[in-house]
Order: sequence, then structure tokens, then C-alpha cells
Amino acid sequence: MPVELLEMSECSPSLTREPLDAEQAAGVARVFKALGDPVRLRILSIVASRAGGEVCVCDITGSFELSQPTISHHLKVLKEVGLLTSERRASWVYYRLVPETLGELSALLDVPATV
Amino acid sequence: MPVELLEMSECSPSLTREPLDAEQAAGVARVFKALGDPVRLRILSIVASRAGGEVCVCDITGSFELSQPTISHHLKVLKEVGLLTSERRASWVYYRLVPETLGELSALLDVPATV
DNA sequence: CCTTCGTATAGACGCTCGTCGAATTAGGTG
DNA sequence: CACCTAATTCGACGAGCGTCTATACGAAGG
Repeated sequence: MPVELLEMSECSPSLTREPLDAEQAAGVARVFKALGDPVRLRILSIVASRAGGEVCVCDITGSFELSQPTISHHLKVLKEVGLLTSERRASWVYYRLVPETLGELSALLDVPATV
Repeated sequence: MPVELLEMSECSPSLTREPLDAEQAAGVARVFKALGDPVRLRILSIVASRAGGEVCVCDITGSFELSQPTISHHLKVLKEVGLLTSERRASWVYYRLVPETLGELSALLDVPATV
């Protein structure tokens, strides 16, 4: 559970500021790798675009022609890198977005308009 | 060479707008997968943070304890997904950032502060 | 309890990826 | 031309990933 994705001395992390060191790069790459799968991206967008912010696993499996364990695996990956959280209520497990993680990545990729 | 990473009807692409379809997800996932490697992330940050915006391959290889063909492979991957461009001048090949691609990804991950 | 439903885990299998050394292409120079 | 340097391409190998089926777990209901 990474508290902070980036531990930069400055407050505005960006790829354009200065080269990432190996450790920083490894941490960020973990998250991008999780985003580097079409199914996981779609899962994330399903959760992100859901009005209440919550999605039940059973709502996701119906959107894919993949086995339920496969979806479960992808959810686990997204959770491990801090993009999703889960909560069990009765028989169902609900997943929510972690907007802070997405925000950090967005800021990291946010390059000045004209270089 | 993807002209446009996303072909959404709306002008403000974001994960939170509506779920990505399979085709969109596949296109975006290609780029994120390229970012999902620590070495490639560091290469990208080296290019991005370079004052002139240009980096020679020989400048990059020195920053890693990896063989030169391996660096060349990573540069190729970053180029194929539209994150870098290259230009040959004399014996040297120079790589530049494609800020538009990074900008699209940044916008995609830019979620509203409070959901 | 035993069953049923929703979800997670375990193990297996094929394919992809990152890395290497070796060979190849491209440009510059004597 | 021969030679050198810069960079890419090739072929191979081991590790990791996405998917599956089968199994286990957890909660609710007869």
C-alpha cells in the first residue's frame, strides 16, 4: 500500500522536471503497467464513470466475455497498485476509484504545452 | 503512427466520462504498457527534462547499466506508441518528446478532485 | 446444517516481454 | 576502398503475464 506514489522534493512532480531515479521509476512503472492492459483500463473506466462511484463485481463481469476469476485477478492488480479499493457488504464486494492515484499520474504526464 | 490516440465524440476525454469500449481501451493500453517499464520511464524523463528537448542515444546509454541494444529496443517501443520521435543527423540519432501524446494521457487520467 | 450464490485463490499453460551477444546497417574519414 | 564509430536488427533464453478450470471461502436462506 504505497502512501505516496512519488516522493519528490518539489511539489509539482512532472517528467519534465528532472530525470526519475531508478526507485521512483520502479514505483510509477508498477501503476502504469497495471494500466497497460485493455481489460483493466475498461474496468477502471467502468468504475470511474459510475455515478455512485461504486461498482459491484457482478456488474463488471457482465461487461466482458471473460471468466469471473480473470476479472477478479484484474481487480486485484488494480487494487494492489492503489488504483482501486474494495469493500465487502453482505455477499457482494464493491470497488471504488482512488482518485488521488490517478491524479498523481495525470500530473506526472502533464507537460507544458510548448516545449 | 496513431494520428489521434483517442477518437471520442466529446472534446474532454476522461476515464470518468463513460466506459471505454474495447477498441479505445486497446489503443490507450498500448501506450500505458510502454510506460509500464522502469527503464522506459527513465528514458522518457531524461528526454523530457532535457533543456534542448533533444537527446542523443549515446547520452542515454550512459545512464543505464544495460546493453546498448536493450536501450535501442526501449527507444523503439516508445517511438512506436507515439511518445518519442527520432531524427538522424550524421552518425547520431536524436530523440524528442511528443508532448501531445503525453498530454492526452494526462487528460485521460485527470479526474475531478472530489468524486 | 446444507445449499446456493458471489467472489477469491490455486495451479497450469501458452504467449509475451526484457535482456543479451552477435551480426548488420549507416555515416564519416583517411 | 578499408576502417571506425553509432545505432539498429536478429535470434535466443528465462521470467512474467493473461487466461482458463477447479477449488475454496464467505455470507445468506431454507
